Formats: sequence, C-alpha cells, structure tokens
Amino acid sequence: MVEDEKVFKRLWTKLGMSYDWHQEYATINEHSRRISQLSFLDLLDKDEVYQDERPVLWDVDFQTAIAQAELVDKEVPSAYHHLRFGIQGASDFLVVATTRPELLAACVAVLVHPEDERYQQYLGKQAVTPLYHVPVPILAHEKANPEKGTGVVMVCTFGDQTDVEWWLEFGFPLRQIVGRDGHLLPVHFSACSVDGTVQDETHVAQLEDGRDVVMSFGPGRVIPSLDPARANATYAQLQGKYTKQAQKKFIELAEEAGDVIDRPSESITHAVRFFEKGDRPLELVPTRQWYTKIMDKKEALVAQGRKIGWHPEFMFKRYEHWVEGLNQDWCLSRQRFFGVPIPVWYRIDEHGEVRYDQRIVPTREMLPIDPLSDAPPGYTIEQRDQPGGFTGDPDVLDTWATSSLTPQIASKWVLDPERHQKLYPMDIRPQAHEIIRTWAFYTIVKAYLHEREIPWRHIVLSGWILDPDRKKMSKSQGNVVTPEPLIAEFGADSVRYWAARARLGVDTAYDEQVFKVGKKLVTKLFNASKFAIGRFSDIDSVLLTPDKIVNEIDRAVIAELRPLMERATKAFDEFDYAQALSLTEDFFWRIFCDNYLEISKPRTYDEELTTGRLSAAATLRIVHRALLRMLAPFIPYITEEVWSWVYSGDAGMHPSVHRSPWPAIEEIATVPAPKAEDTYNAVVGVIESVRRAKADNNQSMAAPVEKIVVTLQPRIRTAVESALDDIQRMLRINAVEIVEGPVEEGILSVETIFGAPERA
RNA sequence: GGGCGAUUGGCUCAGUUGGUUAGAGCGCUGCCUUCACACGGCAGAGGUCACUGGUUCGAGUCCAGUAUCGCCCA
Repeated sequence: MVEDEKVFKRLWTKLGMSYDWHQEYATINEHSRRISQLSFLDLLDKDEVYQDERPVLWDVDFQTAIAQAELVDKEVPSAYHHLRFGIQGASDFLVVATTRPELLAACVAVLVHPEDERYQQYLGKQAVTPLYHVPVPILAHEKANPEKGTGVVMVCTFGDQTDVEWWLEFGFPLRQIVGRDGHLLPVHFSACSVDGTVQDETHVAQLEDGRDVVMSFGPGRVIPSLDPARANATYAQLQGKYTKQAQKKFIELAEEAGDVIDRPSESITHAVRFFEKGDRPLELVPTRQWYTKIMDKKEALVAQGRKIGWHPEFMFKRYEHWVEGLNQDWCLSRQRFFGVPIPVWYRIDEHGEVRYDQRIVPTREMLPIDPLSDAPPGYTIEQRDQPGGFTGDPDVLDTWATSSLTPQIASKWVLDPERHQKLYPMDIRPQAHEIIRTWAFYTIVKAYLHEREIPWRHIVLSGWILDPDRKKMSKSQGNVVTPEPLIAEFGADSVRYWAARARLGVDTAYDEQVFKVGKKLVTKLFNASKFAIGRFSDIDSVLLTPDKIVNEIDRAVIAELRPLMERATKAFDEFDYAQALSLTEDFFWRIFCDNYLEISKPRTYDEELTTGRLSAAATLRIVHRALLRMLAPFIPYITEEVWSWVYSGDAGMHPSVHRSPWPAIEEIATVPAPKAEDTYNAVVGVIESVRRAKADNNQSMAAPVEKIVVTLQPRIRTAVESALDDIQRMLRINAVEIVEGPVEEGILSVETIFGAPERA
C-alpha cells in the first residue's frame, strides 16, 4: 500500500502535477477516521441514520452487506426447472417454473396473476410443495407475470427483491435457509395441520418499525410439513451445501422421486445481481444493519445536483437518473475486518441480552474510537460483554461513507471551522464517470445531510482510456498501458499532451501517434523559441513594448492573437481544455511558425535598429511570451525551460511560467488593428500562391523569383502593399505588379514569373 | 426494456454552437536541405459528414425516425 503510494507520487511528480503534497491524507488515517465518525454521529443526532433488521443484499464470499451502488447485473446462463406442486383437496397440480429450486424449502406461497384464467379456480387454496410437503397459500398478485415461465411463481424468503416486497406486503413467515456463508442452514420440518398451523417453536418477533414477523428461523428454525419425516430426510441431503451444489442435489432428488419434475428444464440466460467485486450471486439475508435515509430526499438530491456545474453537462442526467432510480436507503454498515469502526456501543442488560435500542455513543473529543477495544464513557473495559455492561458494534462503515467526506476531510470541517468556511464548498471534483453513483453521489448526499450544501461547484468527469482496439484496459486482459515507459520514451510533456487531447467524458483509445505528435510539438517549440528569441534578444527588452508594433503585418498578427486568447480562455473557463490546446497549438504552428517567423525574419536581420526591426522584435516577443503561457498547462517542462531563458525576470511575470499570469487581452490592447481588414489573410494568400508556384516548379523555397503579378480586389490593395517589402525579401521576389480586378476564386490571385533559366 | 453518448477521408480526431469550395495530425505521393527545426518545410491525392425524411434562402451543425457501436441502469 505504502509502496503503491510512492509509485503514484513519483509518477505524478514526474508528470509535473501541481499538488500540494502537504495536504495528503489516507482514508484510513486518524484524521479521516475522526471525520468519518464525526459524520456518523452528526447524522445520528440529526436522525438521518437508523438501524434495522431486514433482508439485505449480501455477498456470501465477502460475508458482508452491500449497497445498491455496489451492484452489478451480469447476464448468466440459468434454467427454468418445472416443479409440480400439489393442491390440497384436489388431485391435480400446479407447475412452478423456477430458476432456484434449491430454495423450495423456503417457499412461503405461490402467486398467479389475478386475471390469469388458467389458475382462477385455485385461488385461496393451499398448494403443497413437492418433497417437503409444506402447505403454502395460492394467492393473486399483479406482479406475477403470466408470460414468465408457467405464470405461477413461488415466493421464497428470499430469492429476489420481489420476494422481499411480497413478503412485506402479505406478511408471509420468514424461512431463512441460506446462511451468511452461502451454505444451506439446518432447518427442521415439523408436523402441522392441513392449513399449515404448527403449534411448537414458531414465535412472533417484532421489528423496529412495529411489524410482526413470524420467525421460523433462529434456534428452532422450524418449517411446518405434512410429511416431516420425508421432508427432513430430503433436506438433510442439501443442508450444508452451497446453493449451487444444493440445486444440483435437489434436482437429482426430484428426478428420483419421479412425480416432481413436470418436464425437462429450459435453458435461459438472465440478469443476476452481483457485488461488483464478487464472484457469486448475491443473496438476500435478514441482518441488522445501519442505514442512511436517502429515499425521502430524492428530489432534494436532484436539486442539489442541479446546483453543480457538470462537465460535460450531459453527465448530470446520469446522476439524475441514478437518484430517481434509488429503491433503498443507503446501507452503511459492512461486516469486514478493515474499515472505520461504527462508533457505537450497546448496553447489555442484567440478563446478558444486548439491548440494541440502548446505544452509547462517544463524545466528539474521544474520536476516533474503536468500540471493540475502547470502553464507552462511564464503563470500564472489564464490563465488556458482561451482564450490566456493554458491547461494541462489531461492524465497520462502508468505505464510501468515508470517501464521501473527501471535501470535509480536506477542509478539516468541524475541527477547523475557519479553514472549512474558507475552502468549502470546494471548486472542482475531478473523477471518472463510472463512479457518479458512488463517489459523486455519496459526496453530494453527505454535503446535503450535514450542511444542506453542495460539496463542490463543479464536477469534471473524464472518460476512460481504452486500448488501441477500443477495449477497456484490464489487468486480466493484459492490455494495460502504464505511463512510466511512455514518459521514458516520449517524455513527460508528451504524456501530458496526450492526456490533454482527451476530451472530457469521452473515452479515448490509447494511440501512440498522439505521443509522437506531442513530442514533435515539444521539439518544434524548442527550435522555434530558440530562433525567435535569438531575433530579439540583443535588443533591450524595455524597448520591445506594444507601442513599437507599427508595421501593418505585425499588427495583423497581434489581431489574430486576440481571438485566440479569448477563445482559449473561454474554453478553459468551460473546462474544455482540449479545445484550448487545439486552438493554441494550431496558432503556434500555422500562424507563428509557418508564416510569421518567415515574414518577419528578413526585417529582424536589419543591421540598424530600424522601426521595422523593432516592430518585428516586439511582435515576436509579445506573441511568443503569450503562447508559452498558453501552452504551459499542456507541456509544462519545455515551456518552463524556455520561459527561464528570457521571461522569468519580466515585470508582472513570475520566475516560473506556471505561476505567471494567464495572457490577458490588456497586454496587447494598445496595439491598433491593421488599417485594412483581412491584412493577414491577404498577405498569407500571396505567400501561399508563390510557395505553390515554387513547389509546382520543383523549386526550392529559397529560389529567386523575377516578378509576380498580383490580381486583387481593390479593398485589400493597401493590405498587400503594406507587407510587400517583407514578402519580397522573404520569397526573394525581384519585382511586383499589382492589378486591381476581378478574381476567379478567393480575394486574390498571383502569377509567378521565374527568371530565365540559367544557361549553361 | 429504459436512459445517455457516439457514427466526419486508410487511422486518430477537430469543427467557434445553421452561413460561401468540410479541417488537422498520422499514413500515402511529389518536391525542397548554407542562414531555428529533415522529430523540418512546401505542395498534392483522398470525404454522397451512418441512413431516411423534415424545418430553412441555406444543415456536418436543428427536429423526427432507422441502423450499428459503446456506456449507465432496470
């Protein structure tokens, strides 16, 4: 664990991520445990958590309760087994199609749809389960689907969530045969009268909400049967087996019996609920658990979500639908070895019974505590588990109960109210989209329950990195790519570049091409910077101010920089950093390198410090300094290096590019726009035409040109003329003729005339 | 079954929120090396913007439906 942390820290440091490493915390350290337990006690005070004993989603391998958020549905192969149920007072039978015949001993009723004509005659009668001979009522319910199986469904305690609903609605007895470890528990079938009444051990218990429940489990675990001897003999062969093996055995026994299986089983696949980390289907097991009330707050929680900026916006829908689809309160307690202990003790009365209704809680100052090793206030450790003493709650909190407090842990919440006040709500939660229903959701829940607040103003949701075949990376598939070797091969800047190109919320395939492109950008920036700086570094920087930018083409480039700044800034404000990168990169490559560096180059070689040279130098410096800062978030190392060459001492700037102010329009506000519209496009239009002519004639770009004839629209004449000197020097053009006239395409056309070929 | 998203040249993706001949990078083809960069430059080929309707003077962009893929949840 500690090793993993070191690996991550080293990686993130290498990538130049600007964490404040003094603010680190671990979800199991003392501070986090304290905040987590404070949260629990606060919710207990506010009556937002409660304890209840009822069927809960249970993983038999992890042997713990789990919450709705940790569920996954998996399509698994299964089969309908057709079992014949007898009918009391009749010679015929009902056929039940079930995927879980091993639960037959837990059957408490059979249901049919109220309008299903096939079964009207049986309503109100008693069915008799095969092999166990247990009388169960035949009842009608809307939720019994006539299309499914035979239309007759057996209700067991518990096969699925619908069984729980029916059990609650009809008040059926509880016959819990699946144990917490997934093995079938011992039960005893006991003689009964035809209506299923047993006289002996069955007792009535009262749940916390006042419901009476017939308890047929516990020390007696008794089930009524018309033929207890045969029932017990049958069940004895299943008891202690895992449900899957029990099912196999049951089918064997049913087949042996001859008159139980109505017809061959029917293979199907259906969705079965699993714990996201589990390998075996979940069971529903009645246990005592802690819950947080969220079912009564769905609307409020959606409203809270609406107050948060979701990036991308459509992810809010995912949250909204999750909240609307909640069907149970948040089960907070887990039966695990590790975790934050639930900070509660219970009194033990003089008879040695644990009184769950008589809780003892620690004072806030005592936190964090472990009720299994600490004694509650007013007790000594010797009184643990003694009559008249206390016992500690053995459970721990769901890890999300602590992770949901990330903002409060960081802000120190009630422990440092001033800091909390200043930092909370936080600005941004970055996370991946598959944990909207857990991390994001529970964090919003806690923020609401504690302070009626949102935890952060924005949530930024990244997509996944997929392998080159667009498959999810997973260790078992062996298609995982880790950043370390990529950093070694392409450099940290390239890895940052690649990450920045991934748009928010959109899955991105790992693509080596992008790393290459990043590396090229870094190299290009290095070379271009070296050159650009060399063109103005021998001029005192105090001279290279915006007011020196007087040439029309220079002003035109500044005019191009302005919308770039605006758009890149806007993109960042909207968390669309990929867009900001794309715009900046494009400007840098196309406008700055391919054109402006070439256009201004001849002037920067003027021997005298002419106004033209000064104008070019000032433009280069101002544009380059802005571009460096705009690229700094994406390629932090090279920009920092280049920045240190010239700009770290500039007034108003910081020695580090990363702490220097973001480029502002104000920096270039005093540079007037060129007099003619379209100056940049007109000039570049001429340049491109001449370049094309050279390329078409297999000429070097440095090849001399005798003359060009530019035909253009009158409105751009001054624009072209203003840069004519630069154009001629750049492309080595001897003479230029300008003709005003109609142009077939675009705003101008150029005829390029090369000199007579050199004669041998 | 419900919800959400995607579908743009061989590949990976943009497309400023309806406006003239749809862009980039990689790959491919041709050309260009004294004067920042060959990890470069210039140019070129390559797309019925998934499909079908509709709104509009005008649709890759808006609406409806269909198909395929993916994700989330039943």
